[in-house]
Amino acid sequence: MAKEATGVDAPFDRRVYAMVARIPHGQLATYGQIAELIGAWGCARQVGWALRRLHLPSEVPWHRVVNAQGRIAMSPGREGSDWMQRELLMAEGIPVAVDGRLPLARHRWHPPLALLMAVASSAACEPSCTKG
DNA sequence: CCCCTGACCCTAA
DNA sequence: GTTAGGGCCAGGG
Repeated sequence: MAKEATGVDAPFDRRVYAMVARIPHGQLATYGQIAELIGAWGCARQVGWALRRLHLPSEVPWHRVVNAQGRIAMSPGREGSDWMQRELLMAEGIPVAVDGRLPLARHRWHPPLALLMAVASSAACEPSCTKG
């Protein structure tokens, strides 16, 4: 492992997957929230790229990540992903409208304080999403 | 090396 | 409440 060049093994992608895996069952997080939690403030698009690189089916609960507007983001090249995401979310008790809108405020994930402090301490030294 | 696009976010109208 | 525009970083042609 330790291949920085290949996408899936990149450290940034790993952090994204590890943080997404921390999202509890039945709760939601936004791309910007994940980016901020891994110390990459403002790199929400890169989180989306990392999830796009993910090979499906995956153990990572990628369906719990939505955009800040509370809608399911459409992924290019994967027509069925939005439908799959909707099915997975409804299976966890989250109602999803046909247009992709969902109650983000009611199911938003509140990270533990310990995690937030760890992010704050690491973010001071870590640059951002730029590979180091 | 320049240009364009992308599973986004924020602000303004 | 919604839609439109600009900005953000990274990858591919």
